[in-house]
Amino acid sequence: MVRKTKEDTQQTYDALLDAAELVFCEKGVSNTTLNDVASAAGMTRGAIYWHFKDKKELFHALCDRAFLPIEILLNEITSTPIEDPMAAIRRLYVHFIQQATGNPRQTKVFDIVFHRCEKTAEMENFVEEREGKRECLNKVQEIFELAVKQGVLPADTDTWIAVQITHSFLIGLVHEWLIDTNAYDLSAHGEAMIDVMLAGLVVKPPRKRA
Amino acid sequence: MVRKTKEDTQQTYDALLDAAELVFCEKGVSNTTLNDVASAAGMTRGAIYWHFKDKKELFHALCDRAFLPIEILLNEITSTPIEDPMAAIRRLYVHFIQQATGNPRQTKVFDIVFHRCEKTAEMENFVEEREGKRECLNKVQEIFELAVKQGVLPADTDTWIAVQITHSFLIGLVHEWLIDTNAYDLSAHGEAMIDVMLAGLVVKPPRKRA
DNA sequence: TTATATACATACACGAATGTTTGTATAGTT
DNA sequence: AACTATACAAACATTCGTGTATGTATATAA
Repeated sequence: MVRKTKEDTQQTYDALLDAAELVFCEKGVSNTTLNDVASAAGMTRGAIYWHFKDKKELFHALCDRAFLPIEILLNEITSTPIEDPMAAIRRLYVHFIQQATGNPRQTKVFDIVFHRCEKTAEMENFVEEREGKRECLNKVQEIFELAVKQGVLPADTDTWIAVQITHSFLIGLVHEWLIDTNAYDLSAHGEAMIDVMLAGLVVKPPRKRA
Repeated sequence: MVRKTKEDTQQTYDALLDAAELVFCEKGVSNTTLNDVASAAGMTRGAIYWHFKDKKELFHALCDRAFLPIEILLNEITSTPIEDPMAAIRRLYVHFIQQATGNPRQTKVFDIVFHRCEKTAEMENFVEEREGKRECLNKVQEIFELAVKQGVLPADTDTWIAVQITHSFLIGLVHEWLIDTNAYDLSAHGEAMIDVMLAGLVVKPPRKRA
């Protein structure tokens, strides 16, 4: 029986993305067949080829659906006036950790992006890396610049390096936790771990002109 | 013309690994054919199937050749008596950064492991993850325990979380730097960035019983 | 010196995944 | 009510990579 209403169509579209999330996590992106995805969604490859051009486009849609809410949050934080820069960064990073550990969809997609896919020129995961990430880092840097102006950080603070420190730490946390989610409870210790990082930044900030 | 001496054999063996490093970096592991590797080494697939069982074993040999010196260093550090624990950890991590940024082979292999391969049950990259990594983390934790005994860190320090913090930070640094090695000079700023991390650990160490 | 194991190259057979084409039932449209 | 576009399913052909089997030249051993 063929589905036809708009709602049904959207339903199978979502089902395909959900199925792709699951199977990609289990078998890895390049190791999963489009047939694997289709059958996991209770469909055939015909449904996939109707909604997506190929596996690359399916993967891209998967990332977009997952990363959109995060970019929205960043825009929310950076669009409203910031009184306490370090608190704003802390709030942003804590939220990121909570999403990565608490939201099953985010957990899966981060797992896929970090461990179950290969970043190659053709796969152009760099699309969202290049645009979204760079923009995100720049906004965080502006917050650090604000902290410098408020005197929370010294005037010669290398804010770009500060951004790299915090960002790398955040990525590393989720990256390593996903390898073995039983190694420790990131959801419970995440805030304290971020506080260690931020404390280090205040006590021994990276300086310009090495 | 067929090669035969022991040295020639070892030479083609190394050439195959070198070629695999290059091609894996460029095209991703699962996207590269064994023919790609062979022709990049000036050989045919026959040479690969003689030295290795399949692509998995080739990949495994690749990782072993790259990670062996790192494990050796860790053993050197942990085997000699430690007078200054934090300095020992700093030395270990600084060396890691220098290798990842300065040694082209290490750079390539880290790039492959972080971005150009998929960790799946079949690929069992978890072999070296599970054994070597866990062992490494345990040794670092022992150094942190030593720091607690010396009073550098408070008695209720959660050393396991401390290990996760430093390890995740280190991985995140290299992981993100490899995405765009032109974003900043990790080789130049690495030490200062590690110092920020360690300073945070001393000032605001993670405590047990949250 | 002959024999054998080595170190590959070459050729072949097979399966598997992909992209495409065709079929088809139904929801809208007129 | 007839028609058309939609939303898939099913069947097809083709390519591509793998694993293996075979060939072969040389080093080494006997």
